[in-house]
Amino acid sequence: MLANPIQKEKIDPRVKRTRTLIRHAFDELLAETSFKSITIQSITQRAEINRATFYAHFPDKFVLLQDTIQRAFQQELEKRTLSACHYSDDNLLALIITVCEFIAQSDQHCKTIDSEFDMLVETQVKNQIRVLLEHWLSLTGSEIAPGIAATATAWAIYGLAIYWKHNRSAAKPSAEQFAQQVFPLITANLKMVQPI
Amino acid sequence: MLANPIQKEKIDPRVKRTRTLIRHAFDELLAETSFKSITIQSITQRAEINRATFYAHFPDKFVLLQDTIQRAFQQELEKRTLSACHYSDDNLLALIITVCEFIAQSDQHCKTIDSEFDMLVETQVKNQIRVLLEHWLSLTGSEIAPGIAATATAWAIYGLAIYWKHNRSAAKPSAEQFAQQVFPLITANLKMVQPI
DNA sequence: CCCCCTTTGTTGTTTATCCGACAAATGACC
DNA sequence: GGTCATTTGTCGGATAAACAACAAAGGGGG
Repeated sequence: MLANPIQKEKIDPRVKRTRTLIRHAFDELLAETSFKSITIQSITQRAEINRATFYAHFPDKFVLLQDTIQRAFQQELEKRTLSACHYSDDNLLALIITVCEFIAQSDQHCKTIDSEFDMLVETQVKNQIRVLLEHWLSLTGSEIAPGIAATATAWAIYGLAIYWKHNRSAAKPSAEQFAQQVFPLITANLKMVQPI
Repeated sequence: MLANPIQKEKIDPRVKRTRTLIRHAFDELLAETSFKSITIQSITQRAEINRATFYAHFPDKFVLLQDTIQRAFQQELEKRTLSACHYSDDNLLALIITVCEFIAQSDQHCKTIDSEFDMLVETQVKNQIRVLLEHWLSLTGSEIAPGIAATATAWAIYGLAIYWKHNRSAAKPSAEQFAQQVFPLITANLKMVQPI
């Protein structure tokens, strides 16, 4: 079930195929209808796989959504080579921009008016931000627990990104502009554990 | 092996998937390299299936090519609704045009300088033309064996199409013009069994 | 409320695909 | 010609996926 965090071993082509089919069908459906109205049946039907096979890979559609978000956000991070780098002001700025644009793009791609869906996305993305920040902080060897700072910062970044998405119709700052504007606020969270 | 001529029964999604993967990989390779240099290994590798699985569907790459040609030509016929209709002058004219354009297009699509390949295409297409003509003739209830006339006509049509492909650089007649030009010759073959 | 229909997980069995291995055939190069 | 590497068919055992069936849980509409 759900390959290891680091999938180094060769994977059976059959499971690779099946998972790709499931994910592709799910992506299509997300663009067409709301998450709430997507059924396991509709996914497996679209993917042209047996319904029982779905359960061999995902326990339910919620985990599938988590997995989808996870991969999509990870891809955005890797596109900007943020997933495996150290901390720097530029990288933090890029991270903020990434979150803003990811939220904007997923909002535009998905046909969903569904608070449950939004909640799942939020939880998943915040968690990934936290993990990344924790990784950055752990490399600095700070004496204060990185978990605290990473959590606070992750929440702050996501909250600001949401704020930007809702209010951009008024002032219309670009993601870059907004990120630079809020940058001091964010670094404040990290300064506690990140001496100059 | 190779579904029945009329595949009415439900087909296992797995075999449908596998065959699609094989055909798609083969199409790609045909566009990239010569038929001669395509190996079973390269096909299964591209298709991301096991090599042994290939043999569960096709005995060798020659049969796969036959199948590919068969389907491609059949699709061209259906595009012009010729595959399941009766004989008429218009339909015969359309058939000639179809053959010309099919040869031209396959020549342009495939990176092959291979007489063996050309021979297989020729055999397969001529045979399909013959079958279609035989079907048309059988519907007329003529007393003369349709096999003779259909065979002769099929060879004539294919030969003329090849002639057109080689010589079109000189006079440059369109397939339609050429078809109308040779139409009397072709009907001459059929007139024996097709009283006015 | 009950009824009807759909969806959901789950199970046992069958089937297609994977995988490694093998000998034989082929082809390139010396 | 001989050697070496690659490809080819083919096999037996392992595993993923298909399939049919089931009880249980929603989810409207009368």
